[in-house]
Amino acid sequence: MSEEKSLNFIEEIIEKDLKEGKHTTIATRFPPEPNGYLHIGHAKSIALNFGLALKYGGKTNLRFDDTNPVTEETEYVESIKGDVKWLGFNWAEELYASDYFDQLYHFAVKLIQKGLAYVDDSTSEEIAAQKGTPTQPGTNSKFRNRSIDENLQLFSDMKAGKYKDGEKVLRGKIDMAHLNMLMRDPVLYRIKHAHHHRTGDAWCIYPMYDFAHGQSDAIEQITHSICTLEFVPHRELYNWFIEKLEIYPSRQYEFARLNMTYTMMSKRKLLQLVNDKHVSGWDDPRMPTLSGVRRRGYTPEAIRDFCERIGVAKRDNLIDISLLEFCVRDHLNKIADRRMVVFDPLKVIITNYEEGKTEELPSENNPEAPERGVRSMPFGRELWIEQEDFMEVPPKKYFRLAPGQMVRLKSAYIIKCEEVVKDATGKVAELRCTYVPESKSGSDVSGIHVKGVIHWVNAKTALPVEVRLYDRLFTTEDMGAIEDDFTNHLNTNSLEVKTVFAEPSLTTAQVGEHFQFLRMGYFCLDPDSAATKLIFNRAVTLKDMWAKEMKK
RNA sequence: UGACCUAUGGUGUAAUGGUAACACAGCAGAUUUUGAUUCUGCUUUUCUAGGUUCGAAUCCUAGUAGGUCAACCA
Repeated sequence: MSEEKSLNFIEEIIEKDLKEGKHTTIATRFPPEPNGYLHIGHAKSIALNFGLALKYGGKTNLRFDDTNPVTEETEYVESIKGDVKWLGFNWAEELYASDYFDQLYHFAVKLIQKGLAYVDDSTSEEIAAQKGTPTQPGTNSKFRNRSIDENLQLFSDMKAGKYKDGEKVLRGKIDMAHLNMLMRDPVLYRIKHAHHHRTGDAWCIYPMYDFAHGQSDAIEQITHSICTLEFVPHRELYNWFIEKLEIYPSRQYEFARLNMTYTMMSKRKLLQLVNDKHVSGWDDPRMPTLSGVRRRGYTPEAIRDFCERIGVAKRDNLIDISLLEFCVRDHLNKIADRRMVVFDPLKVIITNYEEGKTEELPSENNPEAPERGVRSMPFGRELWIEQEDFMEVPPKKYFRLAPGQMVRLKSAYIIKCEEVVKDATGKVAELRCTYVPESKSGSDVSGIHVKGVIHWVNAKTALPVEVRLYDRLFTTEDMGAIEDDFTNHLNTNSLEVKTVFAEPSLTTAQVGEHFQFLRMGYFCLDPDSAATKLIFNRAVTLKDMWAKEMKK
């Protein structure tokens, strides 16, 4: 018997609908506007919509909400499709709201014929003034009582291009005193003489979101139209169109969108980061975009796991980014091969190791996945170790190298620090050590037990590579709560670039391949790499209890 | 001074009128040829006040707090 996982509120609704026979199968949709790149917040929506269809045997459409030609571009369409696929989901149909422009136009005509829509010559300022405020009712437009025939003619003229941008709009005729401001004669169509990425110059009037979204859902017979909380007040309008147009009754349900600590999800602001060159592009590894986290080395499995763990509910949330990092580590720990890379090198000479001699020592690729086998590491008389792994005056419980102390070189030998060589300034320049020949990994008969194990690379064969170490992009935990310009909160130290020394097996690394650099973190080969210069992005550090201990 | 949505440990999410639980974070310990992983234990929770009920995190009322709504954006 497997433990039954509790349902989120949308799953409860669906199971009820299925049980009561309201639906025999479900249809959902993921409806991005192609005006920016997808981010981790969209991943929550994608995982929800596609996950539901998968769980209940339904289907999910990918539908681009492309009703505003001014901001939308094909580049975004392509990136969105790539990101959804990368996350591991397959859509039933690739659709566009612009596919429905003809039907939408006829829906509008139907509304006019029913006396439920009118053409308004008011300016946008006048319309805004007519809206009233949340606490004060609006006022009727003086064009509100035009005849059906006149409205039909005017709307047709709008479509025919007889008017300039902004000269006229089509408005729903509902109730200017309605408590829900969206019901105060909403704009349905506006004039935009703009080139559309799909329909070209065929149209000069474009439907507003409210007049396109629900109707698109109805056309596709979407059973459960899932969106975020800010659309709650739109539901009333959504249902009004369904009722008046007598179309398929899709139902809208709203959940709380994802907010994450030290992260900003606004597409507009992310675009600004790109345009103002605060980051290298939409796929900068510091960006919360899916292309960014992919390049950084996060995996789709980790992101799906994250989406599963954060749950789905209706209350505002601020997820600790450490949960995402936990998911990334958890997956990478299982799949990433281990490699040794020294970041801040300190020379070690093994005085009793024969000069000119080298050995090839096997080292396991992944202790979590023995089937990954081993790779070979060259070992010689001169090595690099991490500066951090030596202290001349060690504190209590320091397991690493210190004068007279021993450590294990991972997959190699136990060494003992015999002498500390300093440069003219008194800085430690080199360690002279001896090794214990009988302590070789796999055939250790030395009987010596050491607590510390450190990574190393053979100096002669060390491969210089670049690593890019990322920190959070913002220094403020709750970026949703700030009042000033968000760029004031940018972390000026979010990127550190270093040249480091890697074991030679990394030469064959492939772009996008994940590694754990022992004790240093998880890394991923960046597409900027060339055969002569490998670049690794740090996806996330390893948990480091010792560093935490030292901070106390 | 309107309407709507929401309120459970530090952060999330469960408990569907019947013993408040799980994960992350934090703390302590065990194991470890990564101070990683793994394992064990611990700290911390129902916004307030009334009401209904044998029994309320759950239902009702009021209050309080947070969020949303006044784009020819989505």
